[in-house]
Amino acid sequence: MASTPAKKPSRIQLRNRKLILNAALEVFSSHGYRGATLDQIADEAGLSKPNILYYFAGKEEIHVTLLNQLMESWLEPLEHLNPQGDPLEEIMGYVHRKIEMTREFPRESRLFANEVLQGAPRMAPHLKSGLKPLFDDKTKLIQNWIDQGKLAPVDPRHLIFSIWSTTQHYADFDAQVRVLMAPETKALDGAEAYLDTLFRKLLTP
Amino acid sequence: MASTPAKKPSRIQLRNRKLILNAALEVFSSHGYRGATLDQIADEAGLSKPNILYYFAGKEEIHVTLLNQLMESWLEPLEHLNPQGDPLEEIMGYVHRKIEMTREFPRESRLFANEVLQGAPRMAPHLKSGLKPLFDDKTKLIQNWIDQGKLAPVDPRHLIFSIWSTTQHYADFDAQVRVLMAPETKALDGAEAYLDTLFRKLLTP
DNA sequence: ATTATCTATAGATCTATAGATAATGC
DNA sequence: ATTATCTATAGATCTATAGATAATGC
Repeated sequence: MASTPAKKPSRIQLRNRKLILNAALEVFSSHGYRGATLDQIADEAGLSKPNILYYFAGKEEIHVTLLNQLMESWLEPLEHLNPQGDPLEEIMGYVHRKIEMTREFPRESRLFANEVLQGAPRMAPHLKSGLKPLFDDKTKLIQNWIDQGKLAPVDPRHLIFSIWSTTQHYADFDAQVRVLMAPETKALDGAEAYLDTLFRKLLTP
Repeated sequence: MASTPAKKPSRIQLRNRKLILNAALEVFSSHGYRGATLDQIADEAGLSKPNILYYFAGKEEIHVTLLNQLMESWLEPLEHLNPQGDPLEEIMGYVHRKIEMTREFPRESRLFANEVLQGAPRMAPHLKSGLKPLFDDKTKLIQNWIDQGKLAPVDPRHLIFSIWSTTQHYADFDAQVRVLMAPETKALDGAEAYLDTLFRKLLTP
């Protein structure tokens, strides 16, 4: 289907779409898809509810737009694993980038977690088409490094899962982390040192 | 407040409350609190919607009942950390119990994740009163072991977070794990071996 | 007698649209 | 002229209750 020759969006279009997406990220990430309402999004964006629907065809379209944007920035750090680099430092670099993303984009992490937790109803196709090939590619790369004796032997797939889970935990389970750690503590700073040790010990041949 | 001298529940009471709670666990864990409807729960339980409300005062009471039950079984494995035991084996035992719980009770894990992810609105008091003291107790125990040179020096709080996150990941992000691993693969079997190595290497002094 | 279940529906909440009005850009 | 916004409300979905009927336990 040929898409209609879309006019370039006005300045107001750009501004309001951005306002809406930012508000929706806030609301969807903290209440999940069903828990979020257009009223909350409109309120957070400072626009009226019908006005929200002037910019997006519906609640679902807003959500899907967010998920699409998210996927790109989610894949990016993994893509940077460089076959030419030093294996251990490449992976440690990835760990630190993931921590940095948890620090910078906790809402995105929770949006993603909400979606996957509930069976990825709107994201499964993206996972298959976008994430899976990259995952296969990078696990092969890691396996090569292992076969060359440059990393301790581990299952690369579980290695990646454990990097994801340990780093994202601080965003996704923030409510729990806050209860358990003293409030003034910068949980992520301690986590960064801890996780550096954890993965370095695991992978040093 | 003195509770009314509750009559002992009939056999049907017991059976139907169990049916409802089991159905609700299924529905809440896969759609979150707001995403779940009484219709779905009634359907899953094989009872009519008004009948559900004959046994529970409302949707929220069902949810809270589940969370309360959950908290107990969630604390239990951590309580078993035995100060008299061998430190490394005590912690590795805990890791394996957590994996076993992920295998046996993935819905409970997702129910908990949904709740915490959305800010623990109904569970925060329980976390403070139930989990926090236990967490403080066990982190102190682990710190003692470290101080005695029986474990490698790590921050016990982050150690526990990483045990939780890596094990629960396979239940909470199951939709993603399924996309990334070959469908016949028993992800958790591989995970168990991997995580055993991970934490053993980290903690061996 | 008491407990359990059913039908019917009230009332609240939400998404989305209709249709009129205001603001903006050639 | 076109784009953006507003008021009012339709229509769907959900939680919860009222009130009648059926099943069960002394």
